[in-house]
Order: sequence, then structure tokens, then C-alpha cells
Amino acid sequence: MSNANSEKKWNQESLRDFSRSLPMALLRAREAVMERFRPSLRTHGLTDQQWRVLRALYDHGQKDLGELADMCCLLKPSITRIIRSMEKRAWLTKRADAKDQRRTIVAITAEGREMIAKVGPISEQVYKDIAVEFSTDELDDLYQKLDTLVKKLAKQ
Amino acid sequence: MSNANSEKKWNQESLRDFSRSLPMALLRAREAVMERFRPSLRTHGLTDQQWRVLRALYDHGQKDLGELADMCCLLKPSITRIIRSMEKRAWLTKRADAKDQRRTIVAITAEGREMIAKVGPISEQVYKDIAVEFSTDELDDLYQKLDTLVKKLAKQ
DNA sequence: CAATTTTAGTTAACATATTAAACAATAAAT
DNA sequence: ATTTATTGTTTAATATGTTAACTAAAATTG
Repeated sequence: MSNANSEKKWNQESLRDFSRSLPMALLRAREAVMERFRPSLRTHGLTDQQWRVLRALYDHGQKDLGELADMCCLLKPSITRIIRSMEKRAWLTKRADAKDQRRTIVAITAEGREMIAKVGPISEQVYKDIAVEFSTDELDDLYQKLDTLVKKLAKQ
Repeated sequence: MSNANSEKKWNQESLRDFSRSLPMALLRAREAVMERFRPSLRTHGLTDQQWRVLRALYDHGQKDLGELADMCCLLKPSITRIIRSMEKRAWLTKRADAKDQRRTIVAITAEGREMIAKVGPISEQVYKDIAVEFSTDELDDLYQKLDTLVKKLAKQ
């Protein structure tokens, strides 16, 4: 029984059960997944966000801050601070774009790639563990549905 | 063309493309969805987290802090502050559990229910908008898959 | 070409996330 | 019954999330 509230109103225009909240369902799923990945990140001194930035740069080599923020689901003020701390640890370098002085271009370093080389294999092992219970096919199907949702929401 | 990095290593134990990261796919989807819900929350002076707490209490009437934190995917230190700020705004009340003095029990107030009454219908309209592009059936299927994922990950 | 608008990034201020440590109340163990 | 361990919550410190205001460079406009 998800209704211990005697004054709850059930008129049609009210509100669905919290358990049927789409943002909540996505958050719960993400937290359940991240629970598997976080230990190795923390062991290596990485926050979730730093790992996202490192991976995006690993795939793309270099990017400007705006694109990087979009790819990593980070806001500009956040990425400013994150990049600053990652530069201090020599995982990446910063420079102004020669063609557009407003832009800051960030590139991964050898040290940054070393972190990927250390954590990446552990991360892939976690995917293998997950695939024991939740098959690769089911996973692919989930990716596809999430992707469709994002595309349809972005349209309007 | 997701590899502009000439030094990227492609050995099997390395790392999948960032675009195939499950945490990232879930985060992107959540952000795309929240983009639709946030405007009305902000208009009413609510943060995402405060809205989660309010909805959980609306469904369950009252809960102790620990359960509430679990239900809302919030950590204890976060919920401590969130509850404090929400109590100041009279959306809920706090009291010690008579049977176990360690526990804090939180209950929604009439003012809290008023917020639900104001924002709830807007929120339901957003679901209707989403259902135009992403059908209710597709949504149900997604809920089911996310639920299965969480259950299977929680098992071990 | 000068004034205006737009864009990319930063800073500031406050809210939340995260980890570790402290604290108090309860339960469990001699 | 006192000690010990456990549990629920809070505090502290640092990182990130969020909004608004600000700076500088680029694009636009008249």
C-alpha cells in the first residue's frame, strides 16, 4: 500500500505515485549501476564527473569546454572547476583556440591516458558482471530505448 | 568517427566508447526528461530534491529520515539539510520517534500538500506531452526494464 | 566602421553530493 | 548492570549543481 496518507486527493489531475515517476526510475537505475562502478573510481582518486571528462577526452582527443560540458552532462560553472582541478593533476592541458580566443580547448595527457589504462579494464569487468544477470541483448535494447526517448524529447 | 585520438589503445581489455556507457545513457535520459519538469518546479521555488521528498511524503504520509533518504536516492547528510530547509518553509514537520529516540519522523503538512496540488497537475501535463512522442506503452516497457535492471543488480 | 548583440567562459553565492568523523540512543554481550 | 557494539543522525570539509551576473571576444547590424 503506497498510500498511508488519509488526506491524499485522488482526483484525476493530481499526481501519479512516486514509484511511477520517470525521473525517479532513471535515477534509481543509474544509482544501482553506479554502485558497481564507483569503488574503483574512488580507489583511483576519481570523482564520477572527472571520469566522465577523462573518457570523453580519451574518445575525442581534444574538445572545447562547451562541447565537453554537453557530452558529459555538466554545466559550464561545474566544468570550469573540474577542468582546473584535473589540470593541476596533469590529466589534461588547457589552451586558447587560435581561431576563436573565446574558446578554451582541452586535451588529454599521457598521465590522463594512464588513468584510463588503469581503471578501464576494471570498468569492463563490471560490465561483464552485469551481463551475467542482465544480458548484453537486454542491455542493447535498453540503450536503444533510452536513446529513442532522448531523441524524441529533444525534438520539440 | 568517435576516435580522434591517435594514441587510443584498442586492446580488448581497454574501454568501450563513452557513448556505450550505461551510467551516461541513464544520465542523459534523465536530464532530457528533467528538462521538461524543472521549469514548473523552479517557478514554485522547489529544487529537484525537495520535490522528491515532498512526493515521497505525499504518498506515504510520514517516514523516518533513513527510509526517506533511500526512497529519494539522497544521502543522509543531504536529507538532514533538505529537511531542515523544508521545515523552515513549513512544508513538513519533524519529531523524534517515541519508541526509538534515535529516529526522526517527518510528516507532510497542509502547506506541503498545497505545493503538490499546485505543481502536480502541471507535472501530469508534462507526462501527457511526453506521451505524444513516446507512447504510454513504450513508457511502461521502459519502466519495466529499468525495474528489472535494478532488481538484478541489487541481488548480488 | 562603430554600436549592438551574441557567444564562451568565468566568478559569486547558495544548494546538494560525498566521504569521514563525531554523537547520542539503543541493542547486545558479558 | 556496566561495557561494548550497533544504529540513526548530524557535523565538517571538499566537490559538484544551479542560477545570475560579469568579462571578453566574435558576429551582427545599421
